[in-house]
Amino acid sequence: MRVSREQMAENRRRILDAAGRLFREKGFDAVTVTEVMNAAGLTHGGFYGHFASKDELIAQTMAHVLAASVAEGDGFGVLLDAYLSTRHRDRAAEGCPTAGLAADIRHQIPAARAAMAEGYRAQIDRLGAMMPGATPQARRRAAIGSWSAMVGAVILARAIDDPALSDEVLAETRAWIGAAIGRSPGE
Amino acid sequence: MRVSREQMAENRRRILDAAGRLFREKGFDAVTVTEVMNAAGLTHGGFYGHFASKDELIAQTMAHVLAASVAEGDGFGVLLDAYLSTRHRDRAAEGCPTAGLAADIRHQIPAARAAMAEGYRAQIDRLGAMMPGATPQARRRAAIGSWSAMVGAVILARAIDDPALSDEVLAETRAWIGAAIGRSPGE
DNA sequence: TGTACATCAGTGAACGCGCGTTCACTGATGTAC
DNA sequence: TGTACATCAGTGAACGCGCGTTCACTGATGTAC
Repeated sequence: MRVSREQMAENRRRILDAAGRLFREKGFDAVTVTEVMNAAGLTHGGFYGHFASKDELIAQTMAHVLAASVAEGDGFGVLLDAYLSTRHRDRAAEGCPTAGLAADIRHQIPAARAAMAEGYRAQIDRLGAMMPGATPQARRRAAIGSWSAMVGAVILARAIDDPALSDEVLAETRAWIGAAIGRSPGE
Repeated sequence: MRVSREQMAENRRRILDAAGRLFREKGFDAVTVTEVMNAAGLTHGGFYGHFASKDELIAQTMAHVLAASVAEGDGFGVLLDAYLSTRHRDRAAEGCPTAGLAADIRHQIPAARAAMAEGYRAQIDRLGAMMPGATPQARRRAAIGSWSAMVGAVILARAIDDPALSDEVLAETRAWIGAAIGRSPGE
């Protein structure tokens, strides 16, 4: 049953959205093509009309989902609190694709890894613009350092099977980054 | 062909060592039971004499490998340089199990997650003891914050498919942590 | 504008393959005498 | 200490199952007149 061109374009978008959510929640390997297609309201057979392989889906999903996850413009403090929140930790499917997928991307095809590098560059530029600091180099260093800590803290908080300790990872990393940034506006 | 009790104990150790290396290099899902057994110099059929399932292997490997990875006692600066080095980034199989497996542990059985939490606790205690800072709370905060940044930076550096950018992530995070720690010895 | 036909997006059964796991067997180990 | 036998760690063929992928088919869409 053929569908209209607009419907097909929307189906493709729905596949990428569904894949983005599922991959962030479970990782690339644990999600099946059938699962993605069903989540998009389709059946598995139609998949290869949209993508040449699951690897290509992964690469295109990375580009799709990294482009969509633009940091809010409310300033670094607001972003930091939202990022290192229990809500973000507990809702990986809707959360930051870097925190959800960075470790998993290591063994994917070059196109997927390139999308990750591009997303990283954009994120550091955005964070750098929010940072205090006298020179562009100082702002860039603060962006890279605090982004490492933010991503690391969310990954660790999600890995730890003890609610109190997991909460502590988020809260203490948040406080530590805040102090490191706030305390050194001139560096 | 039966083997001696000592040989069996050594075989078990070899299986856990091989699993530790392979899991860190490729992730839990991408490594097969056969691959682990062959790396340990055995055949796949004997696996279930040592472990009830692959899930149990994962849990026991986590405990094994986290117990083995004790931070060196050379002080935090030396540890920081070694951890955020290109060598560590490029040799995941022999590297920090937290950086290699934290993201992957999220969907494993409770015993594996518990081993991760225990390893984290031990690591924070060790790092806290190396930190400057007037109070135990300040040292603990510095340990949690810098550990988040170290783990995050290695994961990001491994994910990024651009050598110069990847090197920069390591170098800038290293400089940023060093400044954050060194600059606030009294906090 | 209406009709006739070619196109092709989506369907669902089927495929080959590799995985975790099982099991009958082997032969060296450990033990009872 | 030496011998006879029971034990059991390891082997490798075989199993089901679920995965990514293929393909003949369907029927609505898009187009030519």
